[in-house]
Amino acid sequence: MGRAPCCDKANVKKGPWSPEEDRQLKEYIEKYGTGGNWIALPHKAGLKRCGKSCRLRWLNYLRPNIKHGDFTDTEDRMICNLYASIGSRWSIIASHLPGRTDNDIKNYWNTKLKKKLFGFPSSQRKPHQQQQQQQHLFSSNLGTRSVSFSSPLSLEGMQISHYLLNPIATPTFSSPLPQGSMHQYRVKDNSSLLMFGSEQSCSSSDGSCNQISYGSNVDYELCNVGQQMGSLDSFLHCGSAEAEKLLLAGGEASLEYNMDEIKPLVSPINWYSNPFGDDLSSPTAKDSSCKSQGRAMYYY
DNA sequence: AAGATCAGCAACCGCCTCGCT
DNA sequence: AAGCGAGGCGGTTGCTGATCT
Repeated sequence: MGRAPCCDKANVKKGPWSPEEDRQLKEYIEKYGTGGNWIALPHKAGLKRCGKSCRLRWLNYLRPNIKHGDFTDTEDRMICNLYASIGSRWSIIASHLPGRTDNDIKNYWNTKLKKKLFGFPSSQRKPHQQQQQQQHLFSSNLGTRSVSFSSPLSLEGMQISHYLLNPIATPTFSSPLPQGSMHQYRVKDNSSLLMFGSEQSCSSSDGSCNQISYGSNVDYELCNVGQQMGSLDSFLHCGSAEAEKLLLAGGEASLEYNMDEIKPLVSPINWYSNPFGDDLSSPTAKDSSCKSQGRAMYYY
């Protein structure tokens, strides 16, 4: 037996919103607020819409200070950096871009930014041609033992190419998650950069969790471990400011990595167990009250 | 000029999480 | 502890205007 629908679908209007509906919704919310109950709102506002539809319309279009279109280079960069670090967590990405909605960013990424980054010319019209080109990109990369990647996006470029190089379906897990997603890269000088994406809601009373906050209860850690692959203790935990800097860093780097080494690290099996052998599924003593949540962050 | 194809984007769908009972 | 309902999120769909042939 499936879940009961959130509204009576037969008596609910679907499709594009009319200016009149927009006006009604806007007026109601400005006057009374959402009341913390979107399901009841359309009825109160005299709208024949699903509560979820009202919520979406308000958040993505009607709410004040929404920006549409014309993403700036800075915004492009932020999106790329964040996508590289946390994947398609559009709501978190949107929280870093004032006035932008998750839907807008998602659409922008899917329609423009992805092509811009990976060099698919927008003039390419025929889908089968695009597909062929993309497949060629995958196979040529996968068939090469060592890959050079040069991008003005440096860190994030390295990671994004990583997604491309790993043609494995997105894993999703339901809570409780095995904690921690490891990203390890070998950069040109043979040092290793390790990025440890761990979504944690942490209530350490001493505030000892070295975390960057993304949204209300989602946090990430970025750690650069240099060449030393040791235990978790060897992590050089970045403070929020440094980590943020690292995350949002631009700069230039030509990166080179050995696919044989990287592939196992990015395969779904190894995302869940870390290369240091530490049991990340159980909280460390330090972060004894941390818990994992959310979805995996790898694509392709 | 007209039909075919494509790109962009608004909106929907269904799953997951969380809070309440 | 279990069940339920609402909110939130990411993936996908489908419409529309633009561009191509």
